[in-house]
Amino acid sequence: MKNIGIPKGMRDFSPSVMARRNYIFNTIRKSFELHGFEQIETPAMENRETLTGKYGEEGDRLIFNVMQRGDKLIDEILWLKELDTDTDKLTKENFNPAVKSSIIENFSDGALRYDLTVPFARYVVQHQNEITFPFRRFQIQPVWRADRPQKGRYREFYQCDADIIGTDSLLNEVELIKIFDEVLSELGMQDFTIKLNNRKVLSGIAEVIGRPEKIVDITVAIDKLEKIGQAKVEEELSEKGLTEIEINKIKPLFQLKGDSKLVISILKEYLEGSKVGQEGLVEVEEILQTLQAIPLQKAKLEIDVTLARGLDYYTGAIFEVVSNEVKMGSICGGGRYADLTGIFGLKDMSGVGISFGADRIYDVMEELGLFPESLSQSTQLFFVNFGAKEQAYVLPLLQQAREAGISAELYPEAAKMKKQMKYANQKNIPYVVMVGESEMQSGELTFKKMQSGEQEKLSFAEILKQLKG
RNA sequence: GUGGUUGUAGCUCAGUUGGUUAGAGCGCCUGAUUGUGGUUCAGGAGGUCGUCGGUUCGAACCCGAUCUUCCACCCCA
Repeated sequence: MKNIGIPKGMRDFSPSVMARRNYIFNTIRKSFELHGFEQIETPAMENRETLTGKYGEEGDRLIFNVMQRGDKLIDEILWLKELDTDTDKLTKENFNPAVKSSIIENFSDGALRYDLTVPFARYVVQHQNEITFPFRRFQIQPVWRADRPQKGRYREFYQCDADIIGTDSLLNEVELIKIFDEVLSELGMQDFTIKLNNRKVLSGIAEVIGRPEKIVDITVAIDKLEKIGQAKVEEELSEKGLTEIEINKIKPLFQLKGDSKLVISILKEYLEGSKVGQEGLVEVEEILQTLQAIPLQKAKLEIDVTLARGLDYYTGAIFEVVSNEVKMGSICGGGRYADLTGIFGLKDMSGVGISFGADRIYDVMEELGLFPESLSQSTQLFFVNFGAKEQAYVLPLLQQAREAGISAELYPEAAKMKKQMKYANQKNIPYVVMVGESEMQSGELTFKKMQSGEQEKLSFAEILKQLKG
């Protein structure tokens, strides 16, 4: 075999895996549709400028850029030569970082989709005249990130997004939380937590500490509390330039655990001096209160001020879902963005959305053995091919079976019986029909049940009746 | 991007301090069985030991580079 392969972090999906993946996609799609969301798709590739600068510094680094094609690329290479005449002396060490970024900028004009939210914002701006707002859209497509692969992390993976744009009603947050619960419960997960936070609360915390500009550093650091412990978090905060007095002001947050009402009452006091912080708290409270009317199935809901996901464009609620049964990063995320379309030229368009990470959900379900057994079945009825005459006799029957909604196939050549039976066996086909000379004469076909091995002579009408019943 | 790890038949893996012709199980193909799969028996095919380079009389084994796998960090679904 030749040394062939596929790019790092990307995968083939064989039929048995696809059956399971589709089970997940179908469950999610069904729930989205049930809640009135309409599907759209956007291209795999966007203009590079559409994506850059939307996901923070780290995000920009992980975007797959697409090179220019043909003469345009040649032009850029010639341009580089002018910029650095002494190309022979170039080494990795003395390479000017500014040149590196302008190479990316000039050599690539496109980029692969990094998530579904930013392309959606672009879509909304571009199609604003055709859209009736508030717009509920869902989108199930792959995204690409140039990250190093590891457990639950791929370079190509599917996101399943549902967003509502054009209203700032908190009812949407409530509905989206409900969808998290509905879908994951339906998929058989028994123990998972929906974590809820609010960007305004985080802003408030940074304000109370007196370092509003350090909001990202502060939240990223306290996000690691459970993982690395309080001492290490304090160390990191100090490294990021916070004074001891400021760190001491953060300390009360380390104790924030447990009952939502308790957490909120502590935060109310803590955020007393911050108007934004109070606003955020009111939002959190309202969401919780509205949710009381709609009980959740399997999900646990938790206020988590250390939740710091997607800070770059989220302005209100922030969501994240983790499984408590399997050690895996977050399996879902989401949040509210008050002004994502603003950067594309459409103001005052608040949106909120969620995203299911289908590949991580798959890994979790696989580890927990949650996939139903029956998913892998393909063909129901198999016709053995005995030759030209028999084939002509069977063809209308094959058609009849399919019309009756029974998936059926006829072996494409008159191969040895043993080979055909083996094929049916390996494809896990439960029923086989044999039509040879004697069957054609009598009209009584040989019908074999593969699982038990028993077989009987039946008319085709009777066979269909059995399969449908 | 940082650190570690892995690579031998289609798959899962053995392989002695570096020494003849690199093995096993499963799978695959053929036959026992010209109208019967899944069981059994007999036989067979299949490997540039990830790739390139180096050390050596001699390399699957030692060294270097590179690609790939998996894992952790960063970050994230």
